[in-house]
Amino acid sequence: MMKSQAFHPSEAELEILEVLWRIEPASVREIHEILSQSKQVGYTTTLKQIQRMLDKGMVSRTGSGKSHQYSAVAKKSEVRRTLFQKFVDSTFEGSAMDLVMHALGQKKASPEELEKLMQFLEKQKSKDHE
Amino acid sequence: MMKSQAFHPSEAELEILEVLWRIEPASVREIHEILSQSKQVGYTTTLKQIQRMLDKGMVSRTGSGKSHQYSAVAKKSEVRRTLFQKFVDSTFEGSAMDLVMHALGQKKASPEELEKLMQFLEKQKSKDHE
DNA sequence: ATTTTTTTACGACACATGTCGTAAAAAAAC
DNA sequence: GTTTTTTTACGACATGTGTCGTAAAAAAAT
Repeated sequence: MMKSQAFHPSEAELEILEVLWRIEPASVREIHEILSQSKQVGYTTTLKQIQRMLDKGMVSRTGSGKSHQYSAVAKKSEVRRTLFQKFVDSTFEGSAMDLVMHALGQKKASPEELEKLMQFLEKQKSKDHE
Repeated sequence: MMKSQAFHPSEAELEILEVLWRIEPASVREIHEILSQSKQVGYTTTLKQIQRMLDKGMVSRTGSGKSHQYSAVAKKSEVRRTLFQKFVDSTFEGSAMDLVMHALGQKKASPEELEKLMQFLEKQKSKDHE
């Protein structure tokens, strides 16, 4: 097996990335503080996770001051794009539209959201005419 | 660690489920034939994978005839629902709407698809008024 | 019935992931 | 400058996943 590289953050890695995208750059301590608010996990676990991410080139670090500061290498939008594609391919046979319909069918959107969506669609539609 | 159970088919498992949802019930051979059209994998690998899925209760089997026949236990829609939820939570912070916007922003839908979507939204909208 | 082919059952491996513990190193307190 | 606290670096382990090989069992051919 060997998935090459692309971008496969695991669950735990993604959680860490999410934190970084919020408070970047951050120390392991800071990241861990935030993580422990939503999950029970030891400090060294977080540390280890981050060190592995550093090895993989997922995060970068600088040694400024008292402790190392970490930052995410990839941007949130990029990662989302990759994960989205992967998900659509594996679970919705590559059809983003099916996914959209599924999403809309599941959670019923609020009138506001629907409105926003409609507007968005209108804009897209007109774009097609360029 | 221990994710309890819910429904976490792995990539390979999901591929097998997809096949089953198409030609269920099916023998290992049949499943493998189809899988090998899209990926390079040995027969015993597929077999092992299916046996593990049987252990986990993901598929059921009956011994009719020459070889065992397997069927998916969960329905496609259920699995999609679970995976969708998981994905929205982990990658879009739980916001299905963000996911939808992302999806629409990415791939520009064809006019037909947009039309279909608009209609769908209209229907939803009116439902809200009930 | 014996041989050949197919199907099953297992065991094994290499990695990835999540989780820590321990100990060394560095920084902060005193 | 010694003690305490924090941060790092590693090693280790359990489990899950993807991948096969081998051998036994079952079925099909001859």
